[in-house]
Amino acid sequence: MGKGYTPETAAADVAAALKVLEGRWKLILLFHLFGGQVRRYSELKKRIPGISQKMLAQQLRALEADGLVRRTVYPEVPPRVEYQLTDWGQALCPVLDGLLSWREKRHSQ
Amino acid sequence: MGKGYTPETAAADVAAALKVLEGRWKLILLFHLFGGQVRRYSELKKRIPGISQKMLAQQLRALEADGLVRRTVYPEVPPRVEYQLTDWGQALCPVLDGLLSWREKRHSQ
DNA sequence: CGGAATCCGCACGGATACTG
DNA sequence: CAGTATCCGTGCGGATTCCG
Repeated sequence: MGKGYTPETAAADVAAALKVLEGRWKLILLFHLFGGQVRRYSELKKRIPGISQKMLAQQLRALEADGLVRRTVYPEVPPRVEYQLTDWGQALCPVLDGLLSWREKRHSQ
Repeated sequence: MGKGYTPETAAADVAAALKVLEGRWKLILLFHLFGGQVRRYSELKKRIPGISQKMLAQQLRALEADGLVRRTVYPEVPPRVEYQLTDWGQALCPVLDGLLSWREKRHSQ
């Protein structure tokens, strides 16, 4: 923790980072895209059981607005839209691994 | 990411780790306790602007139940209760730092 | 001092129907 | 195919009151 941080500002910064992961679907979406995978809307819909069209579109837009996901539209008929992680989105993977390691520590002590 | 992980199980494990941090107050509480600080209930109440007694007690209990916080009751009159992080709770600090570093990366690219 | 109990508003997310 | 629009239920968190 650097200098100049109060508990409130530090907590707010972490909360801002966690905000882009909040909700029931975003982590699932990210894990479907980690590793450079490219997926179509309908592909994600099929692979993620229980997600509604509204939530799929809404959460993908949120991830895109936050800079984790890139959306590519192909002007074809029928329309095709592909989703993939940005470099920054992909950089989240090791951070989440750190979180998993921390979680496993608990059982080992 | 190890083998045997589906996007769903990996996301569920991360979500379980994030669950102990969820809500409006837990991060603030943690940052008030990082570094081995020991705080009384009334002290936390004073230091955290806007938190209600209900939320303070509720979130402290949740953190205690999740093993991040240790609660010590001194049988005195008037009663005194102190809160501090467990080793595992303290171990979360570098993980959150990783999250902050990830966040700062965005502006630098 | 350190809570517990209760009531309540609001935003998140689900279901369904419709569209370029 | 890839969405948008609308309605609605549930649960988180706030305000207030009471208790050992």
